Amino acid sequence: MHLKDFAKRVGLSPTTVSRGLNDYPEVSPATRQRLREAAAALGYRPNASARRLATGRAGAIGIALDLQAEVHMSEFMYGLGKQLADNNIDILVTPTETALHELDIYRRLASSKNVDAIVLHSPFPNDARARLLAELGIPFIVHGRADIAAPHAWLDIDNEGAFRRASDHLLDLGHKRIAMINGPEGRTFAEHRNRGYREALQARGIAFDPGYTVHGRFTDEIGYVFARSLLEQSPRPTAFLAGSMMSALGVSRAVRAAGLVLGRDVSMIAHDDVFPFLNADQMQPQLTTTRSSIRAAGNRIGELLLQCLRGRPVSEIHELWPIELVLRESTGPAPGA
Amino acid sequence: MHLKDFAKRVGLSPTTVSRGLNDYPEVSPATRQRLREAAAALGYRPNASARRLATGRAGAIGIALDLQAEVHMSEFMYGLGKQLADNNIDILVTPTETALHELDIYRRLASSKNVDAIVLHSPFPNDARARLLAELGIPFIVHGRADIAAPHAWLDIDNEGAFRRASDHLLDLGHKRIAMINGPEGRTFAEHRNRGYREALQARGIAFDPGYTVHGRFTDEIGYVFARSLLEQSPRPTAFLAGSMMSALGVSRAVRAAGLVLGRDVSMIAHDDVFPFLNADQMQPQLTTTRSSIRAAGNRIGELLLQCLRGRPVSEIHELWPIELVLRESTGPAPGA
DNA sequence: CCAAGAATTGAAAGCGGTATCAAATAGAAG
DNA sequence: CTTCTATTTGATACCGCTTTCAATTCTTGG
Repeated sequence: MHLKDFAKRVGLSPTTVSRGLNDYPEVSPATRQRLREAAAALGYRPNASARRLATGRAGAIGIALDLQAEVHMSEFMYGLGKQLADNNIDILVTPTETALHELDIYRRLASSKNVDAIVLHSPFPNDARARLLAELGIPFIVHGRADIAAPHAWLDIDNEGAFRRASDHLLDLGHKRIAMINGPEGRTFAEHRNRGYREALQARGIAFDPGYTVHGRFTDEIGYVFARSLLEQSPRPTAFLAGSMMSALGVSRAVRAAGLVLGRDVSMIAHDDVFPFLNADQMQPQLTTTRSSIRAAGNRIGELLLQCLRGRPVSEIHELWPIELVLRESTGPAPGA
Repeated sequence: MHLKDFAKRVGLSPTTVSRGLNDYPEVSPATRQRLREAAAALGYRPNASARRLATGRAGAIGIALDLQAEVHMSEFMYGLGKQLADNNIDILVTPTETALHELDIYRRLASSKNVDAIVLHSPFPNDARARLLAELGIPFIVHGRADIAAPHAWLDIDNEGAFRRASDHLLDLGHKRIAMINGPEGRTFAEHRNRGYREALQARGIAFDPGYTVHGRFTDEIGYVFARSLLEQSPRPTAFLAGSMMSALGVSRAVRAAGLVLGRDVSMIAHDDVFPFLNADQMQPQLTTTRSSIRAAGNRIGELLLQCLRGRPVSEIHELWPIELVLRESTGPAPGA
């Protein structure tokens, strides 16, 4: 069923039908209504490719699926998609292998006009991908902060504030040896977390110990291995900051393996992106967390993207979300404090 | 830079350029080579929408992002995407809310010719979505088994065999009270797992106890809650089958909370989809698992999809993958056996 | 009842490629 | 050196929609 056939069926010209279904003002409400119903009844839907070609809009946004960020990705995308789907914007996902490869992908997406905009994830400071996108002139929004000169839209959570606050809380409880399991080295968000953590220490006159920080992907393994080795030291750390629920699992396990009790001998605050499959308040003990729903962020980015496509200047699209600290059972006074 | 401009630049007609870049046999290798280089140098890439319209191929496949399956999704998609990306096929992701909504999405994708094929996930027996897709005449491949009459492509892992084998192993070790944390009720794979489990019990003359099975999403919580309550019973189960690494985490926690030791007092076999962020051999104790990489499945489905699009009859695209049982430390002889 | 303006409708020209068919060139055979 | 057949190349008609601009119908005031 094509526009022509459909138009014939309803006894109108293709022009009017197109206008009617696309909410043009010059078609009367009655006709529009009739078209709506006829389209639904006959199952007519405009061919996406033809429409794209005619309008010059791809009706899709692109997102690179980075292996590094995978667990977070599906949650994020779910939020993103709900917004966009209502506006008939598709999400085009492309897996990336290397940073270089990712640049190529963006070039392809941009020059073949495959997508109208791009969502960029987990940027680095002065991010090369963001610089490329700005140069290519394709609209994009960064989830995180790319820290480039060119004006661009972004939404980030206050990682620095969250980790400062978490550190402060541990310091308030008397902890002095606080270890930190951060995300992959170099990413802006990881740097921000470092900053919050280190400044909090510094503010209390506690020297920063490089051996107390580890960087890496958000796996259970990294938490376990790192915590295990630190807990064998003497004196051992009395508290951990875990960058994700995954690494928090590893830390919990290491604490147990060392014959210690979480929340009593060792405290921990984890960052919780709010995955439905792993709840901090269902753990044993319940985990104190810095919490920020990554799905909510995706959802909001979907909205901002739409605004962006409707012409809102990117220079005014910036959001920095505060992160809440949720106190539960995994934090307590430092032993002997 | 459009085809016309580019053709002018290289001194050839648009026709020849199109043919050259699309590997038509009638253009000489020399010309083709020259075109390749010129395109790369000038950054010419055909407009995707125009090409789609002209060829009638969308150059994309669709996949519904189901919240139920989310963790597995990104892993799966990563595998899928690598295959498709090399062939310039995009992946279009749409989040779904309800089963009904999903049907609508497929209707839209099909009638607007947005995608050339669809990947369907976690089907039910006699799956309504699969029936719809068959009726719509859009190519699709099922990850799992939809169990419908219409011919269609599918790839599944041998869930029944895996759970039979896992059960057998536990039975061999003398376990008689084996509990099972299955996936969401009604999905074919969950039914297959039930079948493997129950038939193994039956073969040894052990009565199936409905109270020993729970269905639900793959969360940590379900494993914990279910195992916790069972372990309070007397006699308690001596072994667990966990449908995912998430529920396995919950079971481990419950076992510990009950003051028992995994691998000695209680055995467990978990199904491992091989997530990079959670390794069975990094757990404490190392987990015995039925293992099958979901990313590998995605990868293969990408290949099959390509074959399908190239015209291979779907009726001959069926793959049932065996699952390996990896023995580690979480299984041992039944206490007192 | 007619003219003028407002509200609807339609014809036709793109959008940027691909594919069909005809034309031009090259190579082989006589 | 022709003539005939392969090879390459090009002109042009779509693909199915949107959108401009012109034509038509409907109101409304004089």
